Amino acid sequence: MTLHLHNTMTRSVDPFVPLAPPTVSLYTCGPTVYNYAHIGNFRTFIFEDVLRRWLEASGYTVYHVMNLTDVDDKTIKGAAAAGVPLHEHTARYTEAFHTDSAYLRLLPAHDYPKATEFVAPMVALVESLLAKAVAYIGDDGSVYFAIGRFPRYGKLSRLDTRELRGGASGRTSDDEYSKEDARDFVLWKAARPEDEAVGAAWDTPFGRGRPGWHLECSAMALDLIGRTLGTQVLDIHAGGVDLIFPHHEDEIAQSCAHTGEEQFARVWLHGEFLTMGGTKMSKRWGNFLTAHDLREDGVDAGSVRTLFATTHYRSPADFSDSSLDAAREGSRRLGEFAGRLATATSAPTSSFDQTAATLSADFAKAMDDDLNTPRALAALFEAAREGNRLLDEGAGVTEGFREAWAMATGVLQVLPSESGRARISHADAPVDLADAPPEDPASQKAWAEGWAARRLVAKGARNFAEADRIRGLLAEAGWEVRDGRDGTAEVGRK
RNA sequence: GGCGCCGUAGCCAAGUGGUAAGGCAGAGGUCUGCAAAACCUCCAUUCGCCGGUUCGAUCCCGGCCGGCGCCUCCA
Repeated sequence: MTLHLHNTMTRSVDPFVPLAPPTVSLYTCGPTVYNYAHIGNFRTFIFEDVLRRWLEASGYTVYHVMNLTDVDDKTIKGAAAAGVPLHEHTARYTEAFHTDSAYLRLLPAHDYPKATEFVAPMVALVESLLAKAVAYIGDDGSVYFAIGRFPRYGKLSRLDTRELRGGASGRTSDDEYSKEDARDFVLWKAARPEDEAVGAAWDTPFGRGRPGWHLECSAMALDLIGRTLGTQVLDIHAGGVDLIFPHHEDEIAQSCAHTGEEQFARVWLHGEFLTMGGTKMSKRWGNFLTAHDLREDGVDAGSVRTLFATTHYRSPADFSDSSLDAAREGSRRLGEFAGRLATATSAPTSSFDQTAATLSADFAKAMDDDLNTPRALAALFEAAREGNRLLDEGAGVTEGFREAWAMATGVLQVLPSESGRARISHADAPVDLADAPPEDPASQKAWAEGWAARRLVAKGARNFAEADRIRGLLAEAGWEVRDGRDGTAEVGRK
């Protein structure tokens, strides 16, 4: 089986065939940097990261672009409220986004184009559309795209089978008199005093103003793949389901009207929402949590990635403390096995080879089937269970198994971060040790290891009361000891 | 109103026209001084409800009930 992906354009799971293998161009709609991105945003970014890692594991060379929207209504409003220039406001959240991305183990994109740094290609795109007469300058000085002159408009979102909401709606309100058709969308917005105040206005042949949101992605994507790959069609364009209409629909109209190509992207992928309390996570309703919050709460990225891998990307998922707890426990178990694997002796073992083959095959089959991460994760759990069983029997691990395990865990990134567990023996026991843990976090580890060693001494003397007292002491401070079979023990954070 | 998605064990969640993956929680067991970890066993005759098609439906069709999303520059 080869990779199959669900294409929103065809509404079916089709074989994935890039334009020029092994190269794959991947464009993902990034954040608007006006605030911290919430974990709903990151659910989409993580799904895209898994896609990218699986493409690379499958032998493709991926050119990944993620745009950063740093000029729009929200960023301008935010800058004005903070009383700083636009770029100063967006720089802060751009940095935060990169920090959060690294925390959640997102592979960095090859390019992070910022809208404000691609004004020239945007202006060129608008001029091209004006020259082709699919765009026009409205009475208000803004430039609009005339969807009536682009017959294919609405194909992605199946507009032809839909009907606009009757009665008074935002799309037909009377303040849009400057458009030829109520459904035309803006390409370039004429400058307003609010825009000028924060430095969000540029001079162009068709008037001073700023880019519309949809224009940004088309111009940046076309400019970058044109210069980097010499193409005008993306292999994959991905984003959240809410971008299907109007954002991606508009991108197609602008891009194809300009390039003359049949399609703007060969495959359109859309990730479902993360809900909280059953409804869509959004800043508007206040039911959201940022990646920044999770990190401050000490939530491990492996738990978050396990949680997201549990649900298919095209199904809505609900975020809750209990679902995160369950994911953390699963991630811990996988990590426990990974730890055993790291110290296990190597030896050719047919049963391990067989387990490796099963893992590789099941994992690939699941991932090739439109990134079925729940099934891929199940394959990982089954391999861990079987692997633990074989290690309990004293089997040696094969290189093939280590490779299969590294590949699968590498794609999903579900393992816990460094556990910090240390192996100690009774010989490490210090003479003097305070009952209470030190205030200084840096010396707490030494304290815990010291007590764990002293517990081994007590245990060796069959002084179980003292051994249990020490275990209680450590437990109270948040440490756990586990006895090994050879008279040593491990200590680590619970 | 239009378009679309979903309803599977206590919880989360895959899946197939032929009789239900995996995870968490729970119960029993092996190991251990006791634990922990790990492993073994058990845990949905049943997939919102009602009809229909079929030899056979959780999976196909119709209806109903319930939840959600888009149609507002929201991932």
